[in-house]
Amino acid sequence: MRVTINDIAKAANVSPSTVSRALADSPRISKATKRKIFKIMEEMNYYPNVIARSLARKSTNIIGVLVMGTTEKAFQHPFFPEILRGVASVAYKNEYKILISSVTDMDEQRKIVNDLTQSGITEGLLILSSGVNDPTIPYLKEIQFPFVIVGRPDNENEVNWVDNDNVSIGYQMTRHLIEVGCTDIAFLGVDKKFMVTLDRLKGYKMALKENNIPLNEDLIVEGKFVDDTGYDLMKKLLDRGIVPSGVIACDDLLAFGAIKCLNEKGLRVPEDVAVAGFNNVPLSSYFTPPLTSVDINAFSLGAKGFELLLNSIKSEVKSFNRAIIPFQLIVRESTMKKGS
Amino acid sequence: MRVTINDIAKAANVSPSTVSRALADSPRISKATKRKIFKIMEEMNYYPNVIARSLARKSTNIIGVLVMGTTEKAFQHPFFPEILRGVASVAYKNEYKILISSVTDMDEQRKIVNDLTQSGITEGLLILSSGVNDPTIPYLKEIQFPFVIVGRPDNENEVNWVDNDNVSIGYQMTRHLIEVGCTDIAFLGVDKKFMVTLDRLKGYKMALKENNIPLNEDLIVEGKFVDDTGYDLMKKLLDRGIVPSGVIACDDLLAFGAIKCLNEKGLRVPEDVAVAGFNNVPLSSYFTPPLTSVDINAFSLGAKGFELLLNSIKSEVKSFNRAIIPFQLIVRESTMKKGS
DNA sequence: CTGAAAGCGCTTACAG
DNA sequence: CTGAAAGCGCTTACAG
Repeated sequence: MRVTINDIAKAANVSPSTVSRALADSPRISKATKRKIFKIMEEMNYYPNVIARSLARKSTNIIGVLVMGTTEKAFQHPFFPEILRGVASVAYKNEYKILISSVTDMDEQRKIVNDLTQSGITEGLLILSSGVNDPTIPYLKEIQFPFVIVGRPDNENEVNWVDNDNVSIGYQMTRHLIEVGCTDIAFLGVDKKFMVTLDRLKGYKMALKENNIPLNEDLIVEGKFVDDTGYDLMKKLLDRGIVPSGVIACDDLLAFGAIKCLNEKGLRVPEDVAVAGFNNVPLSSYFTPPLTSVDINAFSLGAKGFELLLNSIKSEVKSFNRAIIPFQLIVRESTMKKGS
Repeated sequence: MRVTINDIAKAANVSPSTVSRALADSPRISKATKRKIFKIMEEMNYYPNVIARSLARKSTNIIGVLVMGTTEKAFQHPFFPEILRGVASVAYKNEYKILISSVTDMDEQRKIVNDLTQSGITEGLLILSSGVNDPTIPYLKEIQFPFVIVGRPDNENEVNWVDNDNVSIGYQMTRHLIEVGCTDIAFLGVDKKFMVTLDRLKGYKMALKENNIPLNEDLIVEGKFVDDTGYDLMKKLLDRGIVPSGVIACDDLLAFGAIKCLNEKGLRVPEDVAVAGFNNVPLSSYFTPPLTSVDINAFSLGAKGFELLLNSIKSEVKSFNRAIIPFQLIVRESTMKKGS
């Protein structure tokens, strides 16, 4: 039924070995033979079977992408597809394929990781999640399976990872708000389970210190990182009688909610309160007011992540690599106070 | 190095065939033998190699998901990941894996489709894109490769597909706007390349006709389906001196832009102009004003899409199946005119 | 209930 | 420059 290397061999009057070598463009096969073989392949509409090839070569050219916590809204965040695009782009160039698995709970995660690492289908894993204390990480290290984390993990010197410098991101944004005249700056959406929010908070504190602004813990509001609770977080603050002059939300989606809440209380953005987000979602520039944010270059995060993974797969000498992707502060109306 | 079925066979003093059968839980193997074999597998930490299994069984349990037009913003739309979640959910239950490919241009698409269909890795294809006149479709039909399209294709009776009833969606939304007192209703974002927008427009026209409202072509504005041009489309209309009492945008993201434009011109939503979108993105409920939209149940689109594909792969007798996923009209403030 | 053997479609030392 | 043979790690008729 399906034409195999043996069919081609017969038709070309050569051995299967020779066909295989022609396919691999081995220098040991004469040009003439190659030409003949390729012509026949064309005629007979031959395509190599990658499964058979994988078995023989003991290499599948497939990596797995693991998306954690898909029951939460995280997976719906615009930067996830963007990361995936980056991964796909470099993977394609390197003739790698991408197996994607989304995981809801820890139990499922254990099963899927086990499957992906033991069944021989996948050569390495790209993990999209910077959850603190993920038990998968020590497991992967133990079995020495190549993997890269997108997002800074807690044990940053013992794994491969790629991320932005989120401390710097938090710092820059806070400094920006200080520069436009804010002193009491709220920080919304810290989630202890996500390094990224902790890092951004760290940068926030650094900037305050550097500018001799006393830290007010009341201005820091915990919450889910990516969720529709920006409104609630802001409300919590206002209900306590606190009206900050600036607000930094850990994600644009949170910032949108916060702005809505401020508006309802009759507070104008940016005149009364300057508001900024992070991650620069597509809508941010079209929001009212256009939202100051940080472009994290999600595409590059994915692209670089794949590169690191490929390195880890191919490299003889094991090492732990990291990559820091640059970001851009994007100032828009939502933080443009008069006089600044 | 890696433990194989032969290692287990030796350790258990049986033949590889028996181990294989135990693995498949064949009734032809005694309970006692199975127990012994499983115990040894446990001890030796054995996992079957799915590549070898795939080759022997001639079946990989892998499907491909093809995402078209990833250079456009489409891929970043929140409903794509949601569809993927639906696919993954059912695939997981059926022990299928998902290979994902995103495609930018037609040239790349041809290569990837060719690869996915000929290399033997993938048993069927799920195509995310309802682009009109996609050359891939006739090709897949010709080679009789199982596939399902998410989105109604032009040749709807000759392929498997799953979609909402977009005519009905357009109709219901328009009727809703008419009910709240709108008569001159603009329709933004028709893109002839996407069936979904054409269908929604069709429903719009049906509703007008049914209510004896004359069709005004000037109110229909073409544009990219999913893009940040809602502002521009609305502006185009207003610049022509047209101020509709209602606006339907082909996507929530477009509606956000349209609202912004209206606001800048001093028009209030919904008091002066009622505005509605489609697809119910996460932000819609938190927008100011909360946006009337339609929940298309993207998760179900993906889940059902996989079911159809699995059917197509397994079924002896070939047929063309379709599935229509229900939707929900979600009325929010943006269309709540006074008195309605 | 179990085994020996052939086969899935390739690749690759080994030999010439 | 080319081929015969073994092997990748499974499954599955065939035979008993």
